Amino acid sequence: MRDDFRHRVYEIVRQIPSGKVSTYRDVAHALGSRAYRAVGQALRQNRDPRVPCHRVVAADGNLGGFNRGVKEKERLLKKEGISVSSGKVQGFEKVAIKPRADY
DNA sequence: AGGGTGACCCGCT
DNA sequence: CAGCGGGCCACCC
Repeated sequence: MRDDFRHRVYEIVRQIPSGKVSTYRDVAHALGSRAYRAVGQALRQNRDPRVPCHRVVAADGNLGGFNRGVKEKERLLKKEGISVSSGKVQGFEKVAIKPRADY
């Protein structure tokens, strides 16, 4: 267990299965925090390929951002069976999950 | 020690 | 439906 906020974010995000997504808000909430923005920063600084940061989107279904470019993020999501149109996840409420705090 | 920044969010016009 | 404003919190000068 890392005390680092960043590491906790990674632990959570790592639990998101392929074909599903989560939001910055939910991840923060799973940590018992409201640091939505800090979550984004943590993911931005992440370099570990094990962390599927592309599966984290904004609360309204908007893609948000991505280090390697939103375009790439969109491609990865589509590759996992998630429909993306006009920079937004279609029917995102159905593929979105609420991650649980890590013990 | 203080202030600015951001892969955000929500409510009100 | 689009835009604006205020709020949130960790991280970096």
